[in-house]
Amino acid sequence: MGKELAKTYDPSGLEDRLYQKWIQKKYFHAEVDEERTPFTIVIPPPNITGQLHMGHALDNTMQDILIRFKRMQGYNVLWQPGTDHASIATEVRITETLKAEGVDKRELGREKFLERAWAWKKEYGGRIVSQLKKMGSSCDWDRERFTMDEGCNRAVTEVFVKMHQKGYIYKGARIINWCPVCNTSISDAEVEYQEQAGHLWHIKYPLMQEDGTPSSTEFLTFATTRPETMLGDTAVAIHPDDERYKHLIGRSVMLPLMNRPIPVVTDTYVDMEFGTGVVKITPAHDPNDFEVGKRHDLPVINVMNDDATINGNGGKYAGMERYEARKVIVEELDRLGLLVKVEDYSHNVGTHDRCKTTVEPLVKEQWFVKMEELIKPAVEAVKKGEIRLVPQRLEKIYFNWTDNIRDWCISRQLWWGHRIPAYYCDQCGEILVAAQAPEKCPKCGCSHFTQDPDTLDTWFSSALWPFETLGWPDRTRDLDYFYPTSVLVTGYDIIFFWVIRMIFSGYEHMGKPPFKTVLFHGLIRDSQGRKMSKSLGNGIDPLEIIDRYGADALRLTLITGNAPGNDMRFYYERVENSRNFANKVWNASRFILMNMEGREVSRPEVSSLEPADRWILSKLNTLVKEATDNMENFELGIAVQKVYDFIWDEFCDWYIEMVKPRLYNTDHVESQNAALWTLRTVLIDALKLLHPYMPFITEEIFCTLQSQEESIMISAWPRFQEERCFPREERDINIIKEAVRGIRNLRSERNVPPSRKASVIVVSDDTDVINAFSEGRLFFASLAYANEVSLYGKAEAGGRVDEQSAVSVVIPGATLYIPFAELVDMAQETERLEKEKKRLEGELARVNGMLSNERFLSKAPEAKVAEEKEKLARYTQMMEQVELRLARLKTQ
RNA sequence: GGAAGCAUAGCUCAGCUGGGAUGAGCGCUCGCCUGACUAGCGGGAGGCCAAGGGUUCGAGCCCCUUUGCUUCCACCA
Repeated sequence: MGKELAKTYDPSGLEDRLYQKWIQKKYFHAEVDEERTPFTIVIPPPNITGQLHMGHALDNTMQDILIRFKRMQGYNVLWQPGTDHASIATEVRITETLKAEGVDKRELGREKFLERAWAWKKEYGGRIVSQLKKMGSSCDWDRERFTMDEGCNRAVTEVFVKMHQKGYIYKGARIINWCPVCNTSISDAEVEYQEQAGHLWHIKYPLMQEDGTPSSTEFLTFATTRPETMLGDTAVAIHPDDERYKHLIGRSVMLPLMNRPIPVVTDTYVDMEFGTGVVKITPAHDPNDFEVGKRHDLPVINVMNDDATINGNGGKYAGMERYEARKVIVEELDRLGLLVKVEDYSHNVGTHDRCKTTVEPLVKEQWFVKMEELIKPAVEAVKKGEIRLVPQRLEKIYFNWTDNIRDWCISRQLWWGHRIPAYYCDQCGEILVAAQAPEKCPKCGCSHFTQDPDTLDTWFSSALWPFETLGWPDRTRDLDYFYPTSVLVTGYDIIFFWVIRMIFSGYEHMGKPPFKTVLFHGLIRDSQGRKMSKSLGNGIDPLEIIDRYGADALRLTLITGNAPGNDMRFYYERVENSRNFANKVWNASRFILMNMEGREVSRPEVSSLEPADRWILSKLNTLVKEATDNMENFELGIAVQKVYDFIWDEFCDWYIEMVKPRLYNTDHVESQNAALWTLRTVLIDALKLLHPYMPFITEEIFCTLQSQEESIMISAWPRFQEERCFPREERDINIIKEAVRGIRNLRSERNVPPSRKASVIVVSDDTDVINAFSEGRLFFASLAYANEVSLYGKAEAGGRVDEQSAVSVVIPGATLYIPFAELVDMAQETERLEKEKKRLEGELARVNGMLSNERFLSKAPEAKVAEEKEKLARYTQMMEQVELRLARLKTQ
C-alpha cells in the first residue's frame, strides 16, 4: 500500500518537491466561478529591496493558513501576490550602490538612474518572491503584480486626476517635514519622534525704542531649543491675557544678529506657564509658528537650504551646516550679552523613520491629499463594524489617528516612483493635471510643457492595492467577483501608513470597503525582547531556520504561544519543539503505515467499533468543531494548539498505545480491522486539520497513506458529525485513563520499571467503572504494565483482597490495588499516607465550608452544589481508607 | 501631555462570556532502549495568578487605586 518512510522526518528536499507539484497542478490558481463563494486575500506587497525576515514569515504564514483552510472548506480562494516598488527605500539603496561605484546620482541623471532602478528590480525583485515560496505560501503566482506595472500606473494616474478634479488633491505651500539627507519631503506618518538630550537656551531680544533704536535696558526673554532658527524670526509672541506683557502689545523687538525689527504679537497658542511665556516666531521652520504666522500675516523667511545649511537669508551665517550655525550663533549672542542661560533639556525630536536624520520642518510647495472628507467613511466603517479589526483594541489606535488626521503630503522629491501627472506650461506656468501631457495650454495656447519632477509617496499606490491588483481601473470580472477582499493580514505597525489609506481609498474609488476584516499581528522580537534590526545584528534569518528545521516547524512556531496582536519573542527551543512535533506526527504515521502493510482495511460496522475507537472518534469530532470555530474567529494559535494536543496526547500517547494489543493479536480480525480503520481515519482528519499550519509534512504523509488521493490541500475540511459523538465511551475511557494514571503513579513512586509486571485488582460497585473495565481490561493491562487484571465488587473483594499486603490508589468510583510484596517499602508508605491525609483534611475543610455557607447553597447553581456534595462524599470515603491503612500499617 | 498593552511555575508565554490553576513549551528532577518515535516514553518538584481595596455565595478574569515594564500618539517653544 504505502511506501516506506524514513525513521526521522527530514524536511529538506521534500518541501521544494511538494511545492513544485502544487505549482504544476495549479492548485494555487484562482478563476472566477460564479457558482462558488470567493475568499480573497491580497498580500501586503513586500518591498523589492526586501529580504525575507521574521515579520514576513509570520505575516505570510497567517495568510497561508487562512487561505488553505478556506480552500479546503470549498471556497474559491484567491491569494493575490505582488511586490512594492518601495520608492524611497529602493532609491536610497540604488543611490548607495552608485555612490560605492563613485557615481553621483545627479550627475547620472534621471533617465539613467531609472534604468538602473529597473535593472535592479529585475535582478532582485524576484528574490523576496522566491523566499515567500520557501514558506509554502499558496499565492496565485500567475497573478503576481507590481505596484509600478502598467495597470497599477494607470490606476495611480486615474486616482490622482480624479481626486484632483474633486478637489481632494491640491498643491500648496505649507510647512512639511523635510529630510535633508534623503532630500525629499516626507509625510507625518514617516516622522518618528525620538527623545533626545538637548538644551534650552534662554535668549533675550532688546525692545525697540520710539526713536527706532534697540533699548539697552528693556528686553524680552524667551527660551528655545533651536537658536539657529532665529535668523528667520519674524515676530515674538505673548499670550493676550498675560498681564506681565500687556504693556508691550503693539511694540517691536530688535532681532539681534540680523538687526531687523520684528513685532510683538499676541496669540493664544502661547502657554503662559511655560518658560517666560514668550515665544519667538519662525514661520518658515516650525509648524506652530507657521500657523501663528498665518494668523498674523507675518512674513515667512526661509533661512535654510534643502541640505539643512543656512541659505542667503541667513546673512553672514550662509553656508554653515545647521548645528554649526547653532553653535556660532549661541556664542555670538553670548558675546552680545543676550544669552541669559542654558539649561539641559530633554525633548522629542522628529527623525526620518528610514534614515533617522533629524527632519527639518520647511515651507515648500507640495502636493497634498485633503483628508477631512475622505476619512469619514473610513471612520464610519470601523465604528459600524463593517470592517472588523482583530484584535479589537486596535480600534482605539485607529481612531486616535483618524480623529487627528492632517492632510497627507504625497509628493516626493525622488525619481523612483509614480511621477505626478501634473504639467506646467512653460510660458505662463498654468498647472494642468491630466493622464497625458496636454497638447496646448488652454490659457496661453503655448504647446510646451514640463511635467512635475516629483513622484508620489509609495503608499499612494499601496492604498489602491486591493482593487488595482484585481484590474481596476478597468471594470473586470475579477474585480466584481473577488472584491471586496475577505481579510487583510498585517502588522499593527503599518496601520497608519497603509490600512487606513486602503480603507478610505476603497470607499472613495470602489464605493465599498477593501476588506471585511483586518487581522493584526505583532512584532517578532529576539529572545531578549528587542526588535530585530540590522544595526543590532540580532535578526534571525527565516531561511536559515527553514534549512535547519523545515518550513513547517517555523510556521508552527510563529503561530503558537502568543495572543493575537501581541509581540512575540523568538526562541530556537520553540522551533525545536515544533520540529519534534513534526517528527512525532511522522512517526505515528510511520507506525500506522507499518501496521497497515499488506492488509486490506475496510470500513467497519459501527457496532464493531470498540470503546477506544469510539472514544478517539468522539474526541476527534469535538476537536474538528472547536478547531474550526477557533479558525473562523481568527484564533489560529489556539486552534493549532488543540490539534497539537490531540495528536500528541490523545492520539499518540493514549489511543495508539491502547490499540497495540489488538494490532498484534491476529486472532481477532474484526477488532484489528476496526483499530486500523480508526487509526487511519483519525490520522487523516488530524492531518487535514493540521495542513494549513504544516502544509508540507501533512501532504507527504497524506499522499503516502493513500496513493489514490492527489493532494491534501484540495481535500475536504473535516466536518463535525453528530453520529460520531460517543459520550458514553468518552466517560468509560476517562475512567480507564484515570485508573492507568493511578497505577503508573503507584509504580513510579516506588521506582518500578515498566518491564516488571504486576497484577492489578479493581474493586468497585460503580456500574460505570465495572462497565469500563469489562470492556477495556485488555488495553488497561497493557497501559498499566499489568500481567493480570481482576475486577471485584466490594462485597466479594473482602475475602480476596488483602489490604494489608497491597498498595492502593483511589479513583472516582473505584479502588485499585497492587499486591505490594514486590513493590513497597513500609516507611515510605507510611510517610506517603500521612501526606495524603493532610491533603484530604484540607479538601474536606474547604468543601465543608462551602456546603455550610447558606448563601452558597441558595445562590449557586444546583449542579454546582451537587458537585460539591459528591466531592464531600468522595473525600470522606478516601479519608476513611487512608486512616484505615495507616492504622493497619502501624499495627504491623 | 494623552492612549494602549503587559505583570500567572526558574525562563518565555496560554488561560473564552467570573465557578476547584490535573495550564503549555523549555529548564530542573526521578525512572525507563515498554515491538512508531531518545527529536522518545512514564512519573515528579516548582504558582499567597504585581500590590491594595471593592462588587459577588464565589475573582487570575469585572470595577477603582497604586507600583513596575513596554509601546503608540502628540506642535509645548
